Amino acid sequence: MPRRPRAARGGGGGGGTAEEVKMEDFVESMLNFGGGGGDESEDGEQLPPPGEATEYKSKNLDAERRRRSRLNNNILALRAVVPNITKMSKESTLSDAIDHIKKLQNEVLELQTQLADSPGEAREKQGSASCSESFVPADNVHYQGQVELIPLGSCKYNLKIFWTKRVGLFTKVLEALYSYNVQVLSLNTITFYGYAESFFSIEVKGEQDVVMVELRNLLSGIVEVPSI
Amino acid sequence: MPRRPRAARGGGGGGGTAEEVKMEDFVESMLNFGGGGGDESEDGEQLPPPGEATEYKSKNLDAERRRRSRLNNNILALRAVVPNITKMSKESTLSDAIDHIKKLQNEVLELQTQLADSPGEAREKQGSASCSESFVPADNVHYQGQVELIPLGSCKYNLKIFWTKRVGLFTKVLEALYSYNVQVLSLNTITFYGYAESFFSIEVKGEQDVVMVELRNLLSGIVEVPSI
DNA sequence: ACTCACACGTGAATC
DNA sequence: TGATTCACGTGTGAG
Repeated sequence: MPRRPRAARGGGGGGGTAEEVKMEDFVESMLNFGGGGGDESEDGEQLPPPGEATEYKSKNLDAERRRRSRLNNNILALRAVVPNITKMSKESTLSDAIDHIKKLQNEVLELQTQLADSPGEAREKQGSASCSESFVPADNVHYQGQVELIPLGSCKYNLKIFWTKRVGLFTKVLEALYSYNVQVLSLNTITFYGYAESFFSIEVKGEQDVVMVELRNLLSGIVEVPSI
Repeated sequence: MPRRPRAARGGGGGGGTAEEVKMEDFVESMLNFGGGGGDESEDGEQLPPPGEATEYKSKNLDAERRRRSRLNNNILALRAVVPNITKMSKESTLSDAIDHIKKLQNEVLELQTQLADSPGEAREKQGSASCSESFVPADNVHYQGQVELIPLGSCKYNLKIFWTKRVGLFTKVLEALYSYNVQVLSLNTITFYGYAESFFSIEVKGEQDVVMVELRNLLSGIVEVPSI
């Protein structure tokens, strides 16, 4: 939850939406500047009407706002990729990110040494992405059974999903499940090469079979290979 | 390089330094200017005369300074652990850190998959099978897709077997595979409750599809539920 | 000149 | 209560 109930500024990532008129008006009203329609009020010179002064203006107000928004957005994104966040704070986010990076680097090192000690074929320990890319499925491969829904009795099912690994895919599957009020009792995922197999044990309360078929089709659409 | 030639405060957060008193006085002298920014105006004395207002209010001035220092220090540390920094900027530092974390995670995943393909060991992992016998399948449950054979191209297949756990079953499956000259490249088995799902990555040299169908039927006969 | 990035002090909100 | 975090607007250098 955002600590400040502030008007959500444009930081929506890629979109170049530049609309912050409301905030501008608010600031203007605070500076006894009751401009009704316009919000431009951006000139390089003071225009003090005779009488009271106190014309505060800044050249780079918008730029600074954008900068803050970008930086904040990056911190948010950083918090997204770090698994264990101790506190919802900028400082903790950075600390956790540092720890996570160190841990990942250690893990990579350890896996590399383990892989080097493996008494197998030496050609596969390239340590690069090349070996897995040589294993992409052929064009004519027919994927039967990418998504399977096996009833186990009462309202419980086994849901098996076989997919090619892509970023963000797993999140989409989870969102689809939650949108159907599916409770995940247990989950196992195994991966090898570029593929992954997930094995859910789910429970749905009071749903008919037709709804489950619908869910199955939705999942199939999510995990299907995008147009070879 | 520090952009600001400021007097080095106790940035590390820990120890209290005596310089804070001077800084307080300095801040007092700056008070009626609103904006912080300029600090090179070294006038020296402050000493507000009693007639003037100059209510020097600084509730959490040094606390905020410490917070900024800590946060900045964290960004610096983050920049230290990320190898390739594109620009010396906070925003770029965060972006590069995010990219680096993603890259490291992908690398870990890939190394793990490579490590999982170590030949020789094919051991069965047993989960906590004792949790619930209350989860036995009902009588009328129809098991579709107990055994699946998914071609991956050339002579490689994915073999998925879903079964109810029984003693000796896994050995029978392995024997069947070996009798068909099937090489097991990788194997994962996950278990939960009374069920198990095995996921073979196999390679068969020079076999036609009809033989594979035969093998599939054999496996289905092995793992099928034995006639209640 | 002008843009960008930064640090600063402060009010407000949350714990 | 106060301690802590955050967003804000502004001043100021570097490129």
